[in-house]
Amino acid sequence: MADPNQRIDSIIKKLKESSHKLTPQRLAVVKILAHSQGHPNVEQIYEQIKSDFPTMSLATVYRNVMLLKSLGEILELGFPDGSNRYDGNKPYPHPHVICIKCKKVIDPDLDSLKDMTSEIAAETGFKIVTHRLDFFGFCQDCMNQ
Amino acid sequence: MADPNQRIDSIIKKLKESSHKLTPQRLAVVKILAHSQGHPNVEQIYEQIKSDFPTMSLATVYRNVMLLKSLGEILELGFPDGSNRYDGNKPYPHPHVICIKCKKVIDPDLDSLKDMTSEIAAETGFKIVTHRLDFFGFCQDCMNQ
DNA sequence: GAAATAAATGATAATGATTATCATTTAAAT
DNA sequence: ATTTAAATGATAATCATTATCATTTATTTC
Ligand SMILES: [Mn+2]
Ligand SMILES: [Mn+2]
Ligand SMILES: [Zn+2]
Ligand SMILES: [Zn+2]
Repeated sequence: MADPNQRIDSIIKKLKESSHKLTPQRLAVVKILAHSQGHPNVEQIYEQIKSDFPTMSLATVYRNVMLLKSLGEILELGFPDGSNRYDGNKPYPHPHVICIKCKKVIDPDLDSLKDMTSEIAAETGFKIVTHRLDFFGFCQDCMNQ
Repeated sequence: MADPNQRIDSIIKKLKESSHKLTPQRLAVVKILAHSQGHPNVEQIYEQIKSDFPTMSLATVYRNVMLLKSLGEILELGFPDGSNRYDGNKPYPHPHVICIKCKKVIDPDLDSLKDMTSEIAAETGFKIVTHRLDFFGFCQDCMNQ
């Protein structure tokens, strides 16, 4: 993965460029997302921060996650059941593999994804802006049970 | 597309096999989904039925769509913003192309999709059950404006 | 460093699509 | 025609997210 400190610096730079204030609460959200491996949700970010930041409000986590998303610094993975997970390391579209049982979300390598977007554009006439590719199944841990 | 009448018959058969009653309301929902081209949502199904079935309840549409989904006869496309669209013709996973502006949803052909699932399974060790592939962009109609 | 100000926060209410509830109706079996 | 479990219609409950608003604070300016 990318170096968390590099990620943090680049996000802070983006925040300053867009003249947003750097509050302790905001920085805490940025740090957690930059260090995250498992695509956390808002509630998990909130719980992590609350332990050493007891006054933190859930609304503030929502607001900052929304802001980072609008700045293009994190990728939001919204699911039909209403749950949202966030990738603070790869803000661009990329495939995911999701365990139906334990809700683990991982980033696989997928070579054959290359020219799919242009193939779609050629066939449909759409100007493709983004895409979403999820595979759902059972991880090895959950199968060994 | 598949012949709507074939689709209707096959869904009715599935309903009888699973000993579900065939009410006029249920049949109306089935017919609309079997004839649908544009991946309608619950509200659109409801509106279509209400015109010649004024007592129809929105809850009944939700219940029947849920039932057809659980029987594997329709595909639900849930989106992060909470909206759901339904494909009554191709109940199995397949890619979609969605216009960000007019919300059109179409079924493209995509040859290069073939062995992606097995590639993912080999790399991650997951047992893949299903997948979801969406492309987002602007359709030609919306670009010519 | 103090003052000024626009932005951010915390607490909580509002939202809105979906789901649950329950009394009434009805499809289908006998 | 009778019976009964399932389905319906109307409406309340749910719950993650968003909006509101009074208070606090990061940053700029002097
Ligand atoms: Mn990811
Ligand atoms: Mn489709
Ligand atoms: Zn698992
Ligand atoms: Zn369009």
